Amino acid sequence: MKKTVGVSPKLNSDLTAKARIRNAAFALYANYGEDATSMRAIAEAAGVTVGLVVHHFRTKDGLREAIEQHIVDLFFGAIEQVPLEGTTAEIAAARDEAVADMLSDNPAVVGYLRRALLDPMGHRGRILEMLTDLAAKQVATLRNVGVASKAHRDSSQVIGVMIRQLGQLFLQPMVDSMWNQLAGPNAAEDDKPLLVVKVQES
Amino acid sequence: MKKTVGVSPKLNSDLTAKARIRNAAFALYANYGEDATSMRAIAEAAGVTVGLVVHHFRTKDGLREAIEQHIVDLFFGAIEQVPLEGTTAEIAAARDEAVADMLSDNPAVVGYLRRALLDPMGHRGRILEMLTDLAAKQVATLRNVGVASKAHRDSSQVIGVMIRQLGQLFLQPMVDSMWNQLAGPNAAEDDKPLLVVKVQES
DNA sequence: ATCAACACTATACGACTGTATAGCAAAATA
DNA sequence: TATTTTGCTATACAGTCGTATAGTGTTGAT
Repeated sequence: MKKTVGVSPKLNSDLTAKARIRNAAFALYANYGEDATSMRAIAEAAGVTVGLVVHHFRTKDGLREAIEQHIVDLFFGAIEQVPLEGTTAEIAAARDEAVADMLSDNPAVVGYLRRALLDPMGHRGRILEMLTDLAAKQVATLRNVGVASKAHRDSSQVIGVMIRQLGQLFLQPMVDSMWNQLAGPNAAEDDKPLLVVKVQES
Repeated sequence: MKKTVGVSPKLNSDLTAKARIRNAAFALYANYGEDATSMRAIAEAAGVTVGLVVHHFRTKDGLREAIEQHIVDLFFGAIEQVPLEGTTAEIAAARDEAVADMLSDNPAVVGYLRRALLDPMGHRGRILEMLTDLAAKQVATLRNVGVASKAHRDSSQVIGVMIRQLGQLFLQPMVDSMWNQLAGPNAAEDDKPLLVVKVQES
């Protein structure tokens, strides 16, 4: 049984081969992890040969860099498009929502990040550093227009943004899995306990 | 540069070769992941040859089963040793503490579970199922002696126990990493924001 | 029309993977 | 003491890995 994973062929058929390869790799990495994904599997999923993957991205490291840059672009694009209007709290909320929308539009982002971030970090990709930088800039611009809430230190605020946006998504599959095992697969979905992840000023 | 990872040679030198192999694999899996760990690397870390690894565990799957059974034993041992005395709440608290102690004595457990549980779950090992069963029994025995708190449904309580005990450990490295990047490596350690993970009745 | 750049395929290479097999020495069993 | 079992090493095999190289056809500029 050969399964197509993640990307709709229809949506991808008019992309350049390079983008198709990146998307295929992205989806496979998110689902099975980079180690478990061979260049040949990526090539097949993208409908090309191994040689072309190498031609466009040189090495597997290069492929990962392209993917992680793509992820950063997605975050940036989501944040960028919300106008700087209203109170700081409103802007922050709108940004959180824009990111949440982007994440639900691109489930591979969540899958990839879940895998990448739980590594003893930095060993491989630099995606967390990049996203932390982005979140820091995000807080900085909020401080420029109007006055950012001084209730928290800057770095705490940055961490708060990231954890709020990602933490729940990482742990939710664990809760879902346990819920299925304990309550059975056809239990009332809305009885499922809600997961809360937050950071607290120490 | 060849580094020894996780296990103290002194503590392991008087173990059987089989246990040494399991421990070596356990530490390597926790640090680098199963995919990135070859049987030959395990053998070298345990001071034996590949053949012996196969002799004792047959396949790599067998090795993982042994490791996961070992993890379950560690959890069970921790819970088992707290006496059934005091109020239900006191017992529950004592159990949480015993588990916390076990986890800090065996950091590989946290590393291994972090990797195993955040995968699209069940694809490989059955460790989460086993631990959920254990937690369910844990709640059941509490219900037998005295009366368990009826404030929550059973399954919510089980999930609560697991998430409290593990959730924070999984996300903390992410917080630490961001904290280092933002505040610098030599910032006051106790300014670091505290991560809170909990489940809420819906 | 010519030539260079580009997108792409095909094949091959050495390294490494998990596992199978054969054999040796020590320990246990008889 | 003789024999089986056990713990262990050594070597080998077939497959897969990431990557290199050579070559084909197509596009675009001069």
